[in-house]
Amino acid sequence: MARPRTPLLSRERIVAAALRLIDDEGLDALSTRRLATELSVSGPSLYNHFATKDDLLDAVVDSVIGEVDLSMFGAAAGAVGDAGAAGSTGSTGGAWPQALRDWARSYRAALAAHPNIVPVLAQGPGRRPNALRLADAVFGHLVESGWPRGQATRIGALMRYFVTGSALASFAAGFPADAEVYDAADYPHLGEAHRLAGHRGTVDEGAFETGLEALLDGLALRYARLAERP
Amino acid sequence: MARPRTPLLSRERIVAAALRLIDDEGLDALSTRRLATELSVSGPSLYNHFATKDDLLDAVVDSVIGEVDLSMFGAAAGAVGDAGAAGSTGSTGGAWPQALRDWARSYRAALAAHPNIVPVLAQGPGRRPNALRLADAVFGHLVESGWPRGQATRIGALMRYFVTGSALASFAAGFPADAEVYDAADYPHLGEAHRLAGHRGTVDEGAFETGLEALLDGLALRYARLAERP
DNA sequence: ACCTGAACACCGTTCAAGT
DNA sequence: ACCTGAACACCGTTCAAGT
Repeated sequence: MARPRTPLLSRERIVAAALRLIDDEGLDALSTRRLATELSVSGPSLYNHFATKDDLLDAVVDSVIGEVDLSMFGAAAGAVGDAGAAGSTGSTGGAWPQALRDWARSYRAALAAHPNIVPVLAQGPGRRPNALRLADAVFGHLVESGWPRGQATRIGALMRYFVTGSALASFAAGFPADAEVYDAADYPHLGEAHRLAGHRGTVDEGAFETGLEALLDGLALRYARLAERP
Repeated sequence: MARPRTPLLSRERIVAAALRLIDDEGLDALSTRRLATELSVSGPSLYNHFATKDDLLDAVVDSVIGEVDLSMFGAAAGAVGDAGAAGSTGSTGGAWPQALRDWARSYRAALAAHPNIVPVLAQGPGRRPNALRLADAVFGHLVESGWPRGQATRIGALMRYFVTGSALASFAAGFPADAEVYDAADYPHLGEAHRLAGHRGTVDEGAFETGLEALLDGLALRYARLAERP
């Protein structure tokens, strides 16, 4: 068979299969030949839909970012000259911590569902539309909440540091469950570390929530100082 | 030539060359054949010193972690039953935020010097001695400063999230310097984003410092609450 | 336009052979 | 013990050929 009447592949089908492969077997398991086999086509077929493997990865990454909820940024993310906010900084100012909290949780959930692709995604938005939309929404909301532009940039960055770091890999699962690893002579305080992996979910969730609330508290202190000396 | 009188390779030489290659050309550029060429030997020679490529990567990662300063954790990291601290939690309690600050800066500096290897390193300590020593020192210091063990674990985790996230990739450099990318219709607040890459160093440094201080402030609030209700 | 097989320059790793 | 070349089963990508 050469060209079929209805195409065997589509960008969507390829992206979905690639993400599944990455999730199940890791980034290294994604080869164009393996992916093609998974899709019951020959290797070079993929090049009718993506110029390179990197282009394909970009599409996979942006599909993951597209899962992040941005609705909490409301008017700030959508049309600019909207009803309530209207230029002034005072009225909606109090809402930013809750918006940031909701967004961070959704952001982390989307990434943590696909940890193997986080290293790619962490390289920045590049030219990927969903990633740029996300950056735009966060920055816009912070500025319209009264944060100076320079501070808003830094907050967008530091939130991304924290969220990507937390989704990149499980902290708890990084400690071998084998108790023999933790020789008391070398690591006097890690006597219980072999239990961490077993509590993977709660440890990582607890660390994320503690860090998120600590960050928001720390930022609220700085926000209050903005009003004091304008 | 088969076996030379003095070995051509050593683990140290291989690790150093591998790290240089990763730094200069990225993780994908590290192939055993390419690395062997760089070291003027044939590909399979490396297998006399490392069982697999993953083993070699482990050694590279641990050499990077070995650069992190842990001296601020002082007695807590070294011998346990030392002079001053002596079991009680009150006296040295106030020192933990400064120790955490100094450590986080050294940790980030060590990782940010080799961003291309951070994804590997973020998988956790595994069985790498320097990574386990680091985890031991942080956890031990927090516990001896009066933090409950569960909280100390979470703080170790969240600090690692933040530091690895900040070292994984430059936030600023992730935004293309090409102004055409930021169509005002799609991204109304990113009109200046094309300048970010040019201020890479200051943006990332500022975001890291802001996030670090916010985290420490937030944690200090929680530490104060520990004393209130014991 | 969209698929195929053949081909090119790569990979990680094993293994027998050399000293 | 430590290096080599040959070999195996893989890669990403190009390209001419098919419909």
